[in-house]
Amino acid sequence: MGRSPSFVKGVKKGPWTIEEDQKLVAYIEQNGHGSWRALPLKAGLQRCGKSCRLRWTNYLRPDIKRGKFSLQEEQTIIQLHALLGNRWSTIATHLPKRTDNEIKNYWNTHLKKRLTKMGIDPVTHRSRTAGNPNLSHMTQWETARLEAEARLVHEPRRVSNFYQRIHHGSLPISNKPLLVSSLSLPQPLHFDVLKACQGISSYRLSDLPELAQFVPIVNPVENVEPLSFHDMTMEDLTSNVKISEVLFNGLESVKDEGNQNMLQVTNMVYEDGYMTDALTNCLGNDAVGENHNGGFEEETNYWSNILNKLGNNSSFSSVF
DNA sequence: AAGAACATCAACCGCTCCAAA
DNA sequence: CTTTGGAGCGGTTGATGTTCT
Repeated sequence: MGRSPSFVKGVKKGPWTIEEDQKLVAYIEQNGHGSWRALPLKAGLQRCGKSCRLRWTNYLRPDIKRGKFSLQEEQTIIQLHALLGNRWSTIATHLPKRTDNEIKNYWNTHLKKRLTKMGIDPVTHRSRTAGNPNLSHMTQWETARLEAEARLVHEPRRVSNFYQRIHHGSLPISNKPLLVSSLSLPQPLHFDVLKACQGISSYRLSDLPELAQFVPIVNPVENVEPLSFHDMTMEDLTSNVKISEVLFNGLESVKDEGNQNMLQVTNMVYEDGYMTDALTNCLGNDAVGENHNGGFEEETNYWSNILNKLGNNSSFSSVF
C-alpha cells in the first residue's frame, strides 16, 4: 500500500550527476515539482520520483544552508532532541534552512558522540554520572525555553528585554521586534509563574554557584564556602531558598502532567507582558509593581518580593 | 608511502500517514 | 467503510574522504 517498488527497471540509482541536477533544478524552477511521481518523465530524468524529491529537498533547494553548524544550532538540536527525540523533520522546522537529513546526520556523527563523551546519555539526555539533578533541571528549562522561542517565530508578539536582563546583557535570543498581542494569557497561570520563577532561580544559581549551598535541592554543589551576597541578608536568602525549593518541587510534581502544559506557559519568561499579567493575576498589582530595568540588586529585591508573595499566596500553593 | 580504520553524508529502503477514489 | 497511491519520515547503507599506524 503506497510503497514505491524497491526496484524499477531503467531507473538510475546512486549519486546524482551535475547534468541530472541541472535538469531537475531547471524543471522545478519552471514548472514546480507537482507530482513527484510524474516529474522524472517530464524532466527527462532516469530516476524515480522519490529520488528526485530527496535530491531536491535535501540538496538542490535554493533555501538550504550548508556547511558547519553554529553553536546556537548545535544547542538547538540537542535541546529539541531532548524534547522530541528522533523527530528530525520536526526538529528541522526549528532550524531554518537546515534539512532533517542533515540534522540527523549531524546528530549521529557529531552530537551523539559529543554527549556520550561528556557523560550524557544521548537518548535520555541525562547525566550517566550518579544523578545530577541540576543537569536535567537545566535541560528541562532550556527545552521549554527553546520550544517557546520556536513558537514565537510563528506567533509574533512583543518580546521584552526580560531575557536580556536575566542574562546580564548577553545577546537577545531574537532580534526581531515582535508585536504586542491581544491578551490571551496561557493557562493555568500557576504554571506560568512557577516556570518563570524557576527560570530565575536556575539562572542565579548557575551563575553564582556559591549560592547553591543554600539550595541543595536545585544545585547540590559540594564544599562551597559561604558567601555574603551583596546586601542581601541571610534571612532574605533563606527565604528565597525556601520558596525556590517549593517552586522546584512543584515543577517536578507537575512536569508529567503533559508537555503541553509545560510548553504552553513558557513564552512569558521572555515577555514582560505575560510575566506581569501572570503575576498580577496571581498576586495582585501591588506585588508586581512597575517594570524594572536591570541592576542586579534591584532585580534581586524584585524577585525576593515576588517570591515572598508567592509563598503566601493560597491559589499558588494549591498547585501543590 | 601504503594500508587500515574511522568519519562523513548523500542517497536509498521500508515503513506510516493521509487524502482521494 | 475499504482500497489505493503519493508524500514524507526515520533508519541504514555505502561511497568517498580523512586520519592514524
